[in-house]
Amino acid sequence: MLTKKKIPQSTVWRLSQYLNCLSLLSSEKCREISSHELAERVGVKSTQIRQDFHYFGGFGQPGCRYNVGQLIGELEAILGLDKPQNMIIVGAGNIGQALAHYDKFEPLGFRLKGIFDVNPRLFGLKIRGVGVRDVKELPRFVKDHHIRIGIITTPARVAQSVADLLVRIKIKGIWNFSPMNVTAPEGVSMVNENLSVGLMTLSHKIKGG
Amino acid sequence: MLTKKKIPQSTVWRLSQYLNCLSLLSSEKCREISSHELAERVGVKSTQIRQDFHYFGGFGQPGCRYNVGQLIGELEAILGLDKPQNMIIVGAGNIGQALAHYDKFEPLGFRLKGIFDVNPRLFGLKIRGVGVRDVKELPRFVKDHHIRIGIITTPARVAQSVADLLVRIKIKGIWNFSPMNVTAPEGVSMVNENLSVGLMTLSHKIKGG
DNA sequence: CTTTATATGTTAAAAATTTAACGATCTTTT
DNA sequence: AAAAGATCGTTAAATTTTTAACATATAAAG
Repeated sequence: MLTKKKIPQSTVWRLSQYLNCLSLLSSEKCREISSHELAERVGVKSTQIRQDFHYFGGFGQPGCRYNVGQLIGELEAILGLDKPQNMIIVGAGNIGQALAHYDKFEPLGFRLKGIFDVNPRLFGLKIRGVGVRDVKELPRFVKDHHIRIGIITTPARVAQSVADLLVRIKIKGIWNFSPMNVTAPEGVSMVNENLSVGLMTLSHKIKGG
Repeated sequence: MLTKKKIPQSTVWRLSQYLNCLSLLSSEKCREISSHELAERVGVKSTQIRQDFHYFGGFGQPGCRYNVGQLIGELEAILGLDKPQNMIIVGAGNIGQALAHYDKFEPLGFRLKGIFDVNPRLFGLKIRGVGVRDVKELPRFVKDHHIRIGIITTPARVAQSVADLLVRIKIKGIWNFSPMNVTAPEGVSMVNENLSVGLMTLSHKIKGG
């Protein structure tokens, strides 16, 4: 049952796609789904799905289609969505504010607890009930509110130093939206989300065909 | 010299990382760089870089390090950034407005020409000189202004129909930020940028290590 | 009750991607 | 001028990931 077989990054990525699709199906009162149907909806091959699930021992039994509710539960557990996680946003600029407004994270168990900036003009601004605070208060706030995830939406030049600060105060994961590739030491998870990359990828695709 | 060897998606993704890094180096007056130095900065192996470049015949010669300026030019050409491309944003909500404010696309040659929404209250709002218009004007606007790229930042339920509209009016590429996976027919390039996926990936990483 | 159709788990093959090894070329040093 | 060191391009090996094949189990039909 040990799942320490090293899961491909692409599999993790697809699992969240499956979960996305399954949540939608569930809201439409769909109770069961086959690997073929799910594959078609997500745009992958059915064998890919069964193989992805196989990394975790599989979630069904031969002959029977998957139970949608169970599948959602399993995927949520794998992705760490079964328990709520507290987040903060560092940088209350446009991207930071947009992410604070975004209401699709909350249903997944991600709770935004605070927003931080250096600009005093923004202090006190509230977004969906969450206030913007002085970044000086950040270390204390993280400790007091059991913050696990930090979202960096600052200018590139300070992104790494913000990350270093977050690491020092024992944050568990960093989601970086600044255009600078940020690194974190072993033990702190890191996802760099350079927005320009998506646009460049699209541009290349347009050229190619 | 034909480069139709099928370039891995991961290679394209890395190329934009390289370009990002090289642009920074160039602004620091760095003229030459070895595959080892670049690899270290981007966080990949040097053989990976040489192999990536090899898909296009290579951009240097044995014994000499790469010329930063030339490399930037080559990568820009591959990624289709050598000629400006006009874009529109459909959906003037939080994500749409944040992307409109974002100033890192312009230097790459992506020019935002218009923002569209269905909410009359937003009509006339200007972001960095670009106005919000009625979505009814969209087809005409796209034709008149040679728009090649459409960015979808609408609610999920209308995302596919917006994409269908964009396809009908002969847009070349679609960058979708709605949480719904959108599809486009052969001939129209598509990049789905589901924001939740990044967060779920991070959550899984935190669990794992 | 048996047969047929459907559907998953599992194993193996195939394909794709990454990494390593090595030869060729240029620069620098002696 | 020759030798040593560094560096890229290219080819081959290793690894990873995807796809296919098949055995097994359930449900439905005859």
